[in-house]
Amino acid sequence: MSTQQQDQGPDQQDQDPTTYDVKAVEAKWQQVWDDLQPFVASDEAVTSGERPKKYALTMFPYPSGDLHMGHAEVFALHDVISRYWRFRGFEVMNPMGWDSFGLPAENAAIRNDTHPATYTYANIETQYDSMKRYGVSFDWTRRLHTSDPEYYRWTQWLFLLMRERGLAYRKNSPVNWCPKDQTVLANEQVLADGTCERCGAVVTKRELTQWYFRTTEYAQELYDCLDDLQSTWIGKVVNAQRNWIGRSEGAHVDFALNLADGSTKDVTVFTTRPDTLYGATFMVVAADAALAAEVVAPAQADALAAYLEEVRKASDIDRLSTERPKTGVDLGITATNPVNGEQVPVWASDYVLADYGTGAIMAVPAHDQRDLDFAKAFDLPVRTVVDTGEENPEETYVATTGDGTYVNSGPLDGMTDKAAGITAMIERLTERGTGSGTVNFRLRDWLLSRQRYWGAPIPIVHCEACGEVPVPVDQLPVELPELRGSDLRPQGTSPLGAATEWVETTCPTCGGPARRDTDTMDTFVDSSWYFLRFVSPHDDTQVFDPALAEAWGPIDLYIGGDEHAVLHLLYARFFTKVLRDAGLITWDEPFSAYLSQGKVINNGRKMSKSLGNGVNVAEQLEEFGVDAVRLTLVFASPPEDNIDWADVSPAGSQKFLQRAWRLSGDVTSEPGVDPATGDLALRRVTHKTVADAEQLVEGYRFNVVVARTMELVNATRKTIDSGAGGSDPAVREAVEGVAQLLSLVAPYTAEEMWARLGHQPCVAQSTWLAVDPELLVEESVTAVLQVQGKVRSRIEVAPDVSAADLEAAALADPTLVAAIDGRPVRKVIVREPKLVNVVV
RNA sequence: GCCCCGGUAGUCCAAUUGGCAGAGACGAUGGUCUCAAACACCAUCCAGUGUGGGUUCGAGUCCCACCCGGGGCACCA
Repeated sequence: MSTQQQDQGPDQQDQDPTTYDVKAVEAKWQQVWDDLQPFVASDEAVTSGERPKKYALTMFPYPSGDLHMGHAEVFALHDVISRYWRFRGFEVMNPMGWDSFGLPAENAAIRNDTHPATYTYANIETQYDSMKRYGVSFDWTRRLHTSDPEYYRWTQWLFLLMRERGLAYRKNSPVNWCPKDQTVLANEQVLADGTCERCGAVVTKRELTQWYFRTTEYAQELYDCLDDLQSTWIGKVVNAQRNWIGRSEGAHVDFALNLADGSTKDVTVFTTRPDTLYGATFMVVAADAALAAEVVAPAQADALAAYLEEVRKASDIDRLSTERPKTGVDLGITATNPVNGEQVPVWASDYVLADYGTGAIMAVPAHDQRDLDFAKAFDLPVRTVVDTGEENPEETYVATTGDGTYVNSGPLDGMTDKAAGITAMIERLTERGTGSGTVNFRLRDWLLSRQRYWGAPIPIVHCEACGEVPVPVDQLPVELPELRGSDLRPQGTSPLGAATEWVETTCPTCGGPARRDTDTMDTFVDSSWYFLRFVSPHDDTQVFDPALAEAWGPIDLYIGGDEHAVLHLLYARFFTKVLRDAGLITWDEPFSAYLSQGKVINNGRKMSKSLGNGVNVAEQLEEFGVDAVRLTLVFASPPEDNIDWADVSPAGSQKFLQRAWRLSGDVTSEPGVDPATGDLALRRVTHKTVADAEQLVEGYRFNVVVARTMELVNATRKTIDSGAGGSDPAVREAVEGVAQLLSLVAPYTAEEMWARLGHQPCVAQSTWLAVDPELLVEESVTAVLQVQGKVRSRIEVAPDVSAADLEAAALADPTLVAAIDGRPVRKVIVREPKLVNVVV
């Protein structure tokens, strides 16, 4: 491709020498970038070893309307590191695409009697144009949309892979159900007050057969690997994932239930406090678990059914309240405590969850507040087995959970250490075969079925003769039938069910009549592997090219919003581990580093239509220009902090950019002039600034990089105006440095400066200023002289001054001597070359 | 209740391994320029680091307790 460009030399700046035309500059450079394609990532450069790789990724957007401030921020931040890596000699892959399946398109289609694709692809084009204008260094040759059949073909392929590996299965379970709209709702569609976002009806639960991915299979590894991510992921996200996975160590303990018909049945409970087993005075099973109905004594069966009815009616809001009084029903049977043979009553209650642990607990009211509350409500016995020195829980109604001396606990009596007590009890249970140490997780399997149209169809055919049959790989993709408008209206089943011709098919195995699965996949499935598709987005023979995945992966820095801190990142990690075990990739984690950007708010509040405080990106770009908006967002705060638009000044950014640009007009030396003969002081500033900027960018401290660039601009201005003037070679070096640093944040201004300095486009492909280590050494440094830790004087010394010389020089300093004031010197602390502290 | 992160000028934010609290900006005030204004430029202004202890020659930085703000989990046994 030719690098001769039309006319972006220094020749056409003949209008106003103090400002440049922002709009004209934007249009001009978009064209140049389109022609030069400086941001296309070369597979060849990486696979041949010609250049080391970096894979930079920012979360791809959902195409709802145009870009908003959050996108503007994340793209600006992300571009700093992408462009920096390119400068430092890496082959950078920086792809972008759209997470384009999802509900808003479907709702819009119902409203406007159109096809969801109409809304989706129109928005994508709008966003694409905005991104181009925004000047982000994306490699557009790798663009993808998850709603394209060429993409979701492979999403379906991955579903089948999961199923083959035993990681996708169907089960019956309760889901959110809107009784008015007759439809299943995703969790996100249920408002905080438990009502339907569409019609306001109170959402209830309904039993449906749904597809799940077995995420729990990887719970332990997903948890353990967080240790490795601790130092390179932002802390709160690691913390959120830990809490979400919720690992807890404890024990399984087997109790024998003595049923009404005289038989016994073994039931296992999970507990984190096996050491309090002697204090178990009753057992509780989840009221809605199958076990409760199975073991209840006939005399109590009606009571249980009535209770269950009540529980089902309770909405999630009630259930969520921890202040709610305990309720339950006696099952009329007993359980045998495996360590002391004691018979304890068995109750059912909704405070025990059916889908956590084993759905049954041993209740130790003395040392667990929930059990104590239940015991008090139903007048059940309380037995203290750990004497913590606190008052008796039976009287205070306050359970004691700390360390103490074991009592009434058989072999544990007299022990004082909780950890030792737990270990001892687990050993004892294991010996007797009535229990064992175990680890339990809060994480549940991933429910991925959606009774929705605009998603990837689940590639399964249901055949009366053969059962669940996977669609053969060569028949993928299972494409969506053409539905639009009112066809998509929720009717109690997936809209796909109404597409009779599509649903009715033949069984791939026996050829008999069969029906397609009518559910679509959660859109989180689409986004759990898109980062892999980017390595070979046009490959129509495989899900992705393993060799290219090996060459590009894993992602060196991923940036996104906090709202995906748990689900998306966890699902992507899960997919990665499955694909590794399937032999398609070799790495364990997809994102080597993760940074989350804060929110852009306005006047202390989240931007929203109802508050009327939204800030429109397009308007801001129109008023201040792309560079000023980007600069504002990067400079405002550290990346992860929120930015209050009321606190920042895009007008100030614009002023700074013009000031920086003006420097380029003052440079009168020719490109290639040797800077060595230039002003030494300015050269020092330039090299120090670039050296520091390297450290700062690599530490993601982008706001400080901008501040340091401002300093360099100020120093250069001063040198031109009051010293060496625009012909000094050091001035050229400084301004070129400014252009390069600025190009990380304000690419249009930087390109314009670079051209004005007499260079060919583009600055993004220029050679980064090589820092001269000799220029980083100061001629002299200021040593601080302290007495009792308080600064009393300062002297100039050589940077390599010895400790002895510095001490001597300090003690000879008259100001310091005066400060010592004749007091005896007890000790002198010397930290050459910067500090001397005299202790008197 | 448990777990993370943070608290520095009027505002947003800086401050290598503990070593001069201020780099950068916003804002305000005054000035130069101008018929005037805007722009630009110059100058000035403002905190002792949430509170209380501790360690140290020396603490914004390390330790303990507490207060405030933000986030995650939560009847998860």
